[in-house]
Amino acid sequence: MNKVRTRFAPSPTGYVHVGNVRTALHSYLVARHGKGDFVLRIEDTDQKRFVDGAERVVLETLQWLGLDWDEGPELDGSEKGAYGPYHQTARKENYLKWAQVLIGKGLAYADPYTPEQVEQFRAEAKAAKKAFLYRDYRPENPPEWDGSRPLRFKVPELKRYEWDDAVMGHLSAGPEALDDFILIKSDGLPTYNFAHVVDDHEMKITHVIRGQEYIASMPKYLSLYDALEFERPVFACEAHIMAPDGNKKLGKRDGAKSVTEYRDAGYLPEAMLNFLASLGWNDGTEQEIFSKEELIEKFTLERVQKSGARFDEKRLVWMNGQWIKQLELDDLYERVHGFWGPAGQKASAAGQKAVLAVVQDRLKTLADLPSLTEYFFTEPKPNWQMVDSNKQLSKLPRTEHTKLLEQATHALEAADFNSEEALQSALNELLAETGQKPPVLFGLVRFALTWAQFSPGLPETMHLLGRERTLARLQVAIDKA
RNA sequence: GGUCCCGUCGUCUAACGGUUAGGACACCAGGUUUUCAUCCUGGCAACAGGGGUUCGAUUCCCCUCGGGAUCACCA
Repeated sequence: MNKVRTRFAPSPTGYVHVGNVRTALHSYLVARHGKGDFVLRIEDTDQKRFVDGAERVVLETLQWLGLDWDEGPELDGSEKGAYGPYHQTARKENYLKWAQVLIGKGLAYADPYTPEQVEQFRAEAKAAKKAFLYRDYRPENPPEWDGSRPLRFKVPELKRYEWDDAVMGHLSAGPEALDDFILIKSDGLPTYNFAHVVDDHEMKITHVIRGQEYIASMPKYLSLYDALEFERPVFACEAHIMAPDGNKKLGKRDGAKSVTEYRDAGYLPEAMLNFLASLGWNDGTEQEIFSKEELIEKFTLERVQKSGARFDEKRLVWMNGQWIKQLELDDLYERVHGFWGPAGQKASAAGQKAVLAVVQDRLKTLADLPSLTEYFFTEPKPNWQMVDSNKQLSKLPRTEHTKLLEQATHALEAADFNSEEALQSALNELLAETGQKPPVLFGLVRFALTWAQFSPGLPETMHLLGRERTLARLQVAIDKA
């Protein structure tokens, strides 16, 4: 049995969106599960669509997610990386070599037509309501290939191809799917169709995992494998992630976000990984939360769903909250760097951690941090409108509000602010003293201290604020009533 | 249009001929002496339709319908 080797082979044409990443994740998991290698290959043969900096984004994305690779583009130019180079543009000679093999076998020929002529053929076929097949126009005496024209593959045999797909199962397609496709473009670079077959073979890739858009091309690849006498790897075509609404493939237009956008929006890589992995996959149990290590142990292509799954952002949010909740405080502290509000970011590490501990359960994304914490670091502006629009509190006159706050001030002056229990009992005594119901009294004090729609519990809040600031805020609230 | 793939709650899914069709997200209701969140309890909700095969079909086969992919000198 050969060592498992999988690859992720993106083209540097833009940002990496979540659908691509799921495929990368699956390739990664198969490699790690089989104690094999995960290879990163940059498919940069399309010069027109090349986007500067896109490759860096790919690397960054994978690094952020923790999908470490064993061989990749950074090895180019060094002696490491036994199967490099890992940029296709640097592998031109390899493709030319195999192209010559095909020419030698009479299975490749120069395309004598201009693009306009081919377009003409296509139009004719369409007019005749027939599927266009280049092989119907195959030239009888093609010129010798000098590299200035496209080199086409000559399908050796028109037959039905059958193959096994690790996700889709047994598949087959008739000869209609076979045609003479271009191996080498007139710019001298190979097409994806040719390049990936050569590369996968030379790089000893054992599992080719990609999106289902490649199913239709499988017969072409298979005939190429046969012509080149390459052994077939394990193939896996998986369904696409669908847009949240509608049934279309998740794409740029549907608001598909790049992975880095999710990072910037405060999602944890663990949550992203967990979510992507469990989209269209489960281990057969009722487990929902999986760490990367668990995924490596449990993931198999056989359990990947055949149908497309929708990208349900609400589930992602939930999962992110789950992951945030189970983080160690120090870990969380490290990760929220950059997410604090203007006042929070200036606070001491100890101050930040104390606040984090209290809001951790409330965080769905790290980006929620400022709205949940700013009032701990800067004095909130009294907004009695909040009190007046409160169902319970609006029943009381303003004089009663201030009277209650004064009583609260009095009761708390003597309290021990180092103990949440002590604060709670002071509050309880106040409750008895004023004869108010908890929603009224506690609600009012909570507003006076935070002027926020939501906040942690009162004792926690007061403990964090300390005696001085608690009393000061009560006083400000009374003054501005 | 040709070729190919898919079809269980609103969403993600479990089930590999016999279950009150299970779980999770979302939603709704209640609980945890204030709010929000967490947490707990309960609720709502699905086998696309029609034929077969079988003692018995969500499960196997066929058809219909529905959805998707692909038909480039893009990957």
